[in-house]
Amino acid sequence: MISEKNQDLKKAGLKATLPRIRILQLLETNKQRHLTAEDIYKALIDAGENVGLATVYRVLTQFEAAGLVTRHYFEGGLSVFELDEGSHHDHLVCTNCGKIVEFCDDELELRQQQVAKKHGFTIADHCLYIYGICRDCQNKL
Amino acid sequence: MISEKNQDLKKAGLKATLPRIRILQLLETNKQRHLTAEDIYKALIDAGENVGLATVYRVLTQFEAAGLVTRHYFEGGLSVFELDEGSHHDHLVCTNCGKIVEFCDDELELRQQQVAKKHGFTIADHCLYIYGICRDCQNKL
DNA sequence: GTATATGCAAAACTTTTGCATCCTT
DNA sequence: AAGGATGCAAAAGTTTTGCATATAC
Repeated sequence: MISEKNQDLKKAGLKATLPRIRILQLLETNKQRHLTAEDIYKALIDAGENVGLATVYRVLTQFEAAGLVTRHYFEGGLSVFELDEGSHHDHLVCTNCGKIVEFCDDELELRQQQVAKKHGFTIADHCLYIYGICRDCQNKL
Repeated sequence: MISEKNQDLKKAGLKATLPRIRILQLLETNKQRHLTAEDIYKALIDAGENVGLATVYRVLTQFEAAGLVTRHYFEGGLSVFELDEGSHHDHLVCTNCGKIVEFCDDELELRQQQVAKKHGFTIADHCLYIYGICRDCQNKL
């Protein structure tokens, strides 16, 4: 299983070092797909790995540059990292419980292209975060 | 002119103090509508005001709570503040020159409501940032 | 063996907080 | 006069950087 990650990393032009393999594994297997650098660092420490927070940031930055990972800047100035599995999507964020729902809507994508075109922009990227209260929290509150 | 701002501030339940008036003036008159706390602080210092950066943050936070100002978390983890003049809008950001174009598109707004509803969310807020290259930069590059 | 990556500690940034003093009402 | 607001300095939180050591190829 580690040899698979080796391949993934090498394809991305990165040496297959232990911290990189562990971080990649964690991102792939963790239930919560959106993690802060601190989350990842703590999880690795808890798992008995000897890793530095600085390395986590360095690795995540490299992963982002290599397109393996997407970095989001959520409200509150917090960054979360998410494995990029090729399929673009946007996010619904529950401001009460923190739940994140991913979705992708072709109509929204298309309309954004039209808006950008109208203003003379070539879209490189976009992010849409919809903040609200999820069903569960609505019932609880 | 200062007395007008007094009214605005009092309406918002805030005492009309000098730093608040100056910051409000700056947000209203500055060409660039999106400013960081640091930008505002520097502009006030340059204008000869004796103000602390902490006060700028405090005032902006109060303005945000009072609905006078909107805070955005852009890529890079940087916060920018913008006068809230009541009309919701989204942003096109040029990743080359930093230009920001505001727009509002009813179709996008409507579609977001539909998507949120489908997932059981009640929308409190949303932000859509489209990152790309503006017309001017496309011609230059 | 060589170059790159790592861990640790220290630094750089942004934002917040404590506290004595000042200003608005 | 009284309470809230301010400036300064120090603290807190996140992310980056320097450097000697360890690791992958």
